[in-house]
Amino acid sequence: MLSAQTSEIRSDASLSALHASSQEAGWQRQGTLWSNLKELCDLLRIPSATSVSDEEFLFQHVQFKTGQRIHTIGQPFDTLYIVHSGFLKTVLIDEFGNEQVLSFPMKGDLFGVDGIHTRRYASEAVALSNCDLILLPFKKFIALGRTHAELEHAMYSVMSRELVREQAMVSMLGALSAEARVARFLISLSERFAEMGYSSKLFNLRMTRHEIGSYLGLTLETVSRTLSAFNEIGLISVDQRSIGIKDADALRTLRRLPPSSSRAKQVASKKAKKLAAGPNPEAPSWDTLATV
Amino acid sequence: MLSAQTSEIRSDASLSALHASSQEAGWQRQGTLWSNLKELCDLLRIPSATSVSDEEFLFQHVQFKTGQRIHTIGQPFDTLYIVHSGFLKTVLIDEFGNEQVLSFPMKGDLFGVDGIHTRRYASEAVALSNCDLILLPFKKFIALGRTHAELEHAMYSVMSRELVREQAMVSMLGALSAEARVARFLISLSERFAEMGYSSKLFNLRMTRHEIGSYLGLTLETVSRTLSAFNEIGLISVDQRSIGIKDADALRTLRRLPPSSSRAKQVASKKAKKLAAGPNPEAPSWDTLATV
DNA sequence: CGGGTCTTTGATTAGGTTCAATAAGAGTGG
DNA sequence: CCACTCTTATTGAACCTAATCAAAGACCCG
Repeated sequence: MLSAQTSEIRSDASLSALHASSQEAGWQRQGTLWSNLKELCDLLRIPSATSVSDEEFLFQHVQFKTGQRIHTIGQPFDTLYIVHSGFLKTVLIDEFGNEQVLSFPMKGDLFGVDGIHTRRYASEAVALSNCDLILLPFKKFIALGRTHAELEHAMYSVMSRELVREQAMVSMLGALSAEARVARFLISLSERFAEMGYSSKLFNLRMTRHEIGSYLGLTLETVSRTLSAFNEIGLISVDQRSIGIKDADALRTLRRLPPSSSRAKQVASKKAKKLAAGPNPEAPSWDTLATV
Repeated sequence: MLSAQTSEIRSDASLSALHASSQEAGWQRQGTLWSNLKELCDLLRIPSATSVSDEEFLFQHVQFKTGQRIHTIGQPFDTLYIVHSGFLKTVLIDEFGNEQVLSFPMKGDLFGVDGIHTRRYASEAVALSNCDLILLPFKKFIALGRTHAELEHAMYSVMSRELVREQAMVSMLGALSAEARVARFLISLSERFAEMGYSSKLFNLRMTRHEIGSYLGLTLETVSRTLSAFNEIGLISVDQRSIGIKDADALRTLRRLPPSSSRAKQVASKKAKKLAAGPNPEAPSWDTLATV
């Protein structure tokens, strides 16, 4: 009586590098090529149903190498993607070919959802590192939701979460200064890394300054300058792509950097071989209050 | 066998002004207090299922007066709302009490979706005019989706549409100039009004300059100035809340206003009692190209 | 090692905010 | 009906943040 779902397991036509061979007796083949429903729920951070008779629903993995495109704008939609490992970006391309970065999906994130409505992907997804993705064919998912209510509810939840995330993004772009945006970006990266079990204090950026700038609505120069400024006042350490978080709380509550004059003073005093150890006693005050 | 759903019709505890009296024999009572499934689908612009044995699922309407709050941030979530008539805004409140406008729901729009994930509303919805809303209790909806597959799919579609809309918003905030944002805002309003059967050329804004500015990531002064500038060069006519669209195409493709010097020239020539009827033949050229 | 991409930093400019003052409506109550 | 108030809108002037233009250094990969 469960045949409807199992027959749904078939490889996605538009994808390359698939060994479409086994769908009978689908156990874990060659490493982590398949995941069951429980693994999938864990990954998405949603309560995995106890009543699920798993092991019969298996989800195929696909690997992408750095720079490869997972899907492009306008391509017919039929599958959702869940990141098992690796880092990606999703982008919109405007009428002049300029990229607008929308998100940086990483472990546990779902993407491709924007294709549901028009049945074509509205954005483009690109691997920023080698990636291992889990395929979730939309039709299969729909059928699955029919028999597993929790899963269906979970999907609403995940989409709702995405929506809230976008709202926060809009709010940030609409109201925060360049420094505050970069600070929050670093904090959110730090927290994501922590969730994934990596260090929240020291990590490597997987994206360029240009991509960060696009994501935050800033130019790459402003991003670079802001990181340098954070470095100078000791909030972080920067060396190219590697970031060390020194003062997470300050970053978390930062609204605006001290006026350029005082920052210039700090710089000057630093260049003057840090004479007398501390001519700026107001250092930790400006970050929480500040303009509006 | 359908009792599960019909019993779900009960008034929402947190709402005022409900005549919770009739749920047996639920026909259209006192005006438009109830809608059936087909009306609901039409409103949401999704294909209404042919197979739906409607008339047994009725959805309650509620009226709100200008200024009333539909739900607040943190309030327990249990129902989605569909706008039947009227205008609203949804806002986020930041840590200092500043409003950030997220959307202006109007006829056919769904809101409240952001509450699904955390089971509490993440935003606040306020009526900008007298409104007639259709209640869609989330539990009832879930149950309904279980028997009507198309409806379930439709909800994914609507949520996906919202997500795409938010993406476009992020993209706009990240990349466009103040003039371009205001122009697109006017165009999108114009198109929405057209869809609703109103004039796309002449309409009244339901929101303040402040709310528009918040929505677009601008100050109210910039919005006001930009509208004045559009008025001066003949793209629109403005008088307080009333807007007349004069050149929709120019608005649609506008990226940046002509340099202030040339605009000043136009203004000057206009102030000079429009001598010789047309000293600015370059009018429709600058809007499509321009910076980046 | 060389070409390409990415990053940093400086100088300059301009778009948009901020502060401020005035005007125009919309209610409200005498 | 008009004075009074409160909110909303318009406009000006000064300032400032972030973009733009430019150049040099760092890194990567074939």
